[in-house]
Amino acid sequence: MSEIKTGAAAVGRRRPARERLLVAAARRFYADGVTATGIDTVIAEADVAKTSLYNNFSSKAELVRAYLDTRHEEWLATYRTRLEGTAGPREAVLAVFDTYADCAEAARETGFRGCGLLNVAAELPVGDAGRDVVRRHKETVEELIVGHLGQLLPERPGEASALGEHLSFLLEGAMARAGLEGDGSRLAHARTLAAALLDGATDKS
Amino acid sequence: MSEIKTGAAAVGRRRPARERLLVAAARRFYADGVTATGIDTVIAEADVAKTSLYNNFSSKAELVRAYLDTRHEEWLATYRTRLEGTAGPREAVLAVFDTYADCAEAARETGFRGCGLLNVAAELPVGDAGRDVVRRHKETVEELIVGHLGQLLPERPGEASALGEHLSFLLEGAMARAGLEGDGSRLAHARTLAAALLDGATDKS
DNA sequence: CGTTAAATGGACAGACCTGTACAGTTTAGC
DNA sequence: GCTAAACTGTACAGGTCTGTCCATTTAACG
Repeated sequence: MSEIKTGAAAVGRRRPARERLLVAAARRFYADGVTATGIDTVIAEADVAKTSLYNNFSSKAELVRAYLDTRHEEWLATYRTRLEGTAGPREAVLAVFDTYADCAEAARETGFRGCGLLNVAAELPVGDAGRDVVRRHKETVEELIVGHLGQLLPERPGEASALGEHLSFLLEGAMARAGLEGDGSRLAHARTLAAALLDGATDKS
Repeated sequence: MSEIKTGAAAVGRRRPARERLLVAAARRFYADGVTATGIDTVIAEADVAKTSLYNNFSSKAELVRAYLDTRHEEWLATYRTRLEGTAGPREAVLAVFDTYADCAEAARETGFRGCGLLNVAAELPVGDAGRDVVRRHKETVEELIVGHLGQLLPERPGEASALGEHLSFLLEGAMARAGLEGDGSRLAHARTLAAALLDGATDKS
């Protein structure tokens, strides 16, 4: 009878509580903020018993932590998809910008409100472990850009890291502004500015 | 015993409740976030009766709104001070970057955590009036930059607005990263990058 | 069928939240 | 000194918060 299980799972079987909780938490945490979202709201949206939450996560803080980790992994997955279609380091850098635009587009229907990771960090006090998760995420983004620039400017590593920081600031700032305005047009502008910077850097060589 | 009171008044008389509340709210809201900070915490830090809070503000939301307005005004005051010492539009643009660095420095002792306005916006749901206050604040910052660039590149208004957006992204992104890292070095980098962009733009003419 | 793991629903404790009420005290200006 | 305005301290109402507990039901699988 394992085929029933597999079949049901394939068609529309109820997903395990942990998964449902993470999906519900993602929606509520992103839309309303972590602190303003109560456990009861999350379990109601997940349609799950409170006991099931505390069987999967030892506390709300751990659920928040899982939310942060999940969003980081999702970002990486989106980025890898974007990267697949690229040819060369210049396009690979722009794929990072496109990944941000994808995030904005994904959040558009429910209400785009900027970077979910950064928004959580804004709620956490100095010293909270969650802030380090977000800091490392942003460092990863910058490192990915710098890595591609290393290929684009092989004989100028110093310029690659400086330009990488520049581009990551550009990207992060555009995301913040886009989040305030509720749409992704600022991110499109940033992509254009980034492309011009890339062309300028390669022209010089 | 009125001389004790008066003496204290002459030396450092107790400031009115509203003022004390705004100072206390600024500290707690910035350090711990708006939602995580209760009214009781604010009045305890302000050393003020709860009645005094509700005599000055009709609700916590109005206190938050006053906090946002105050921070915007403070930013403008810091900016004007920075602007005084400048000679020419190039330095005026960099004064905006210096203003951000001043904000980071001011928050350093208690724990720098990025832009106080943006952090509040990150807690507010889409449609909240507070988000518009922050959005307009950031637009003001960009417009100030664009205004200086209009003087720097008088015959190229289109370039001025594009470069202004670029610089404001750079600034905002650096602030976000600096907040995550807890110090202002990213802002110093952004200032350097901005100066290079300004030089590049004027060289072309 | 029987075992085991997962999930349920709801009650509960104890703390904290916002906002109100009220009676009394302090302060400033005339 | 008197009046009006500002402020105090505290108690309270009515919610909501996180986290625990427990008795029960459901589902998977040998």
